[in-house]
Amino acid sequence: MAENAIGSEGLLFLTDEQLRKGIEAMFFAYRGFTADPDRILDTMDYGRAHHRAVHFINRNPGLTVSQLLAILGVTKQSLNRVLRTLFEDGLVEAKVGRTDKRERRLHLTEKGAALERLLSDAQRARMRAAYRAAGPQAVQGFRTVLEAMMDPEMRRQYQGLKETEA
Amino acid sequence: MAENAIGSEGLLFLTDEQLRKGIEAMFFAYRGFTADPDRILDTMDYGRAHHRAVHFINRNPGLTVSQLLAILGVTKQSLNRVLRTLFEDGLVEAKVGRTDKRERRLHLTEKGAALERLLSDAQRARMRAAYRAAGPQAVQGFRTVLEAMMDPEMRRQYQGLKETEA
DNA sequence: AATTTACGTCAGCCTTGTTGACATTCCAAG
DNA sequence: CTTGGAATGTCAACAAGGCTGACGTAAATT
Repeated sequence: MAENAIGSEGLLFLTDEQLRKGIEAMFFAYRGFTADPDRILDTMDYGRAHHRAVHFINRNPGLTVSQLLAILGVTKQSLNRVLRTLFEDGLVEAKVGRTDKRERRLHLTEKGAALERLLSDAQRARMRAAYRAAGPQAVQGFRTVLEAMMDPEMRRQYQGLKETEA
Repeated sequence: MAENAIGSEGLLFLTDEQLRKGIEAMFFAYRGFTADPDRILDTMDYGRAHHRAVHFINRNPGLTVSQLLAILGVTKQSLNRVLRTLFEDGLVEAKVGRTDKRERRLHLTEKGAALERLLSDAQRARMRAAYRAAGPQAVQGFRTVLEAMMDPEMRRQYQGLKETEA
């Protein structure tokens, strides 16, 4: 057996075909990843954008609009359209910042938390099934590769937001 | 140390927090995943939808419109808008099916293949960097989890299209 | 007092998805 | 040989969720 693709460093996994397979895996898996919450959202007047906002507000209660903006990577006009409906529907509330009164610190209401739970239960169920099927070793690798795939800035967001005022 | 989260099966990786981290990893990583091709596409008159079409036509030369439809999971009207511009710009050509003349078998032109290469070089570069940083073990796990996350139907698409007429 | 920051808003545009309706061509089965 | 269904395209209308640009206000900072 020649050492064509494998080479001396055992780099079979860097083959063009391997990389393309990885690309397609991301594509198809992301579809599965969003499928369950999307189905739920479709029955309401919300979309994936609302889900994202609710998710990150839940994960970082009290974050400011600009922090959320940075996480989501969209324009404030785009985010505002979403936030407005969440306010109007009483899913999210904003508290004026203690130290800086210009800031609006975002929190889920009980109603908002309920929606978050509904969506994230669905999404976590699939995640859990995938994790269980793949095993802890694979999960470790999964997280490692995903992390390496992020933009450095996003990796920082992922690894933990700066301390947020409660 | 209590056996709260870990339990008897060593299921630390199925913790709520672990699952949520996985969800966020998918979100941030997918952004990185699409960032480079997106930047290129923005300089042209194309979007992510064109990229997807070109990618899968390249990977499965001679596939039919309905096959592509099934892979992409969009409506024919949506796909057609994209395909039309690709035809007009001479990136894709359709050959009438040999056995079934209703079918249009899709192929990239040289120009189309050039675009595909441009986009996929960028995307693969990031993939390669992530793979290299994570190592073969992690890559294996990455693929395993992603595969488990797909809808069964999509998993079939992923694992290989049915035999396509050349 | 002047500037900058955080946030909101109006207006308009683009891409990419959706439904629904309808036409054509062709295969396949009765 | 006719007929139903499959494969494809097309017109129209609409929605979600991005974007840019411009403008306004309140509060912090210098």
